[in-house]
Amino acid sequence: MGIDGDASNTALLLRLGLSSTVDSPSKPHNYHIPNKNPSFLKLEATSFDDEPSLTLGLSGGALATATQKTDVKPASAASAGDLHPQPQASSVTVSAVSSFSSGKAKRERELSSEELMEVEKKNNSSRLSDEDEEGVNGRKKLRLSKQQSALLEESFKQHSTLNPKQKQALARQLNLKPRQVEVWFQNRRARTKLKQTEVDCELLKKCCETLTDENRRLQKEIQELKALKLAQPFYMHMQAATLTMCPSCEITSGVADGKRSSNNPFSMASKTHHFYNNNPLSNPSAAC
DNA sequence: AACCTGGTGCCTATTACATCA
DNA sequence: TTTGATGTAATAGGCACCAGG
Repeated sequence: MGIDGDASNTALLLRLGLSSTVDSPSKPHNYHIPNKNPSFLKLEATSFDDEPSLTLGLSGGALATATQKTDVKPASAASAGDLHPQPQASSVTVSAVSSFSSGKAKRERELSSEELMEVEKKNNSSRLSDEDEEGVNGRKKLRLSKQQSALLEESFKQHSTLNPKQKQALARQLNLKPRQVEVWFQNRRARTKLKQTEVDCELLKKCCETLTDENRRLQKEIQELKALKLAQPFYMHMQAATLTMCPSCEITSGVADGKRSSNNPFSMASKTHHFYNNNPLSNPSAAC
């Protein structure tokens, strides 16, 4: 039957499962993704001839919107060197850092004694001059020079994470603190991830549109086939005992004789359902 | 062996500064 | 000159993993 080819589509189930997880802004929680596999978004889009399946897992996904708030933070001062800008945020406060909170303790430990000495040495002179009356409580921000950015980018291309030795070496090379290198890499990874998320979202939107169109088309086709079926009285003569009806799509098929031939008018439906039975996820009806 | 604790690295979310249109 | 948008360095807090006790 010429309808056979199309018939396989009549029972095509288009499932678009979009499961996204959005962090609550009030209480962020973390999904720890193993460092070895930083990809967090999985996209599966099989061919439309096959069983389409889209799985989207979004971690966080919140595009940070910055709200300006005054925040009393440890003092920082920066010496804006052109080639090697070197903010003094940590160096200024390091000696005053206490271990009352785990966060502070954490930050404290992140500045190894080596770093401290290095930073202390580098910034001793500029510290006092920068620490003027209004700069004491402000958080100055480092702007990396082009050379620094380029080198960091280059390094990031080679490996998106750094081991301590690489970090130290890079920091020395860039005349930055290891912590700054580390932060740069963290932010860089985050940016990469965000970009990828945006790309994937766009892709999913397109997939969604395509699937919606396809679904609409198939629904229409089903309606047409149903109308066709009603118009053919031949079907009415089939033995009731040899017919089974799919409860979900109401397509009747003869299955009792086990001799389903291609010229059996119902073979279309049963064949189609059989095909999709290969994937239980695609078929909501257990009877199919 | 199971548990606890401290250290470490990475992540996400957010803040805040610098720059630009 | 001001201002809102944007980019990004820096911070905070949490989780997983590991080593040592």
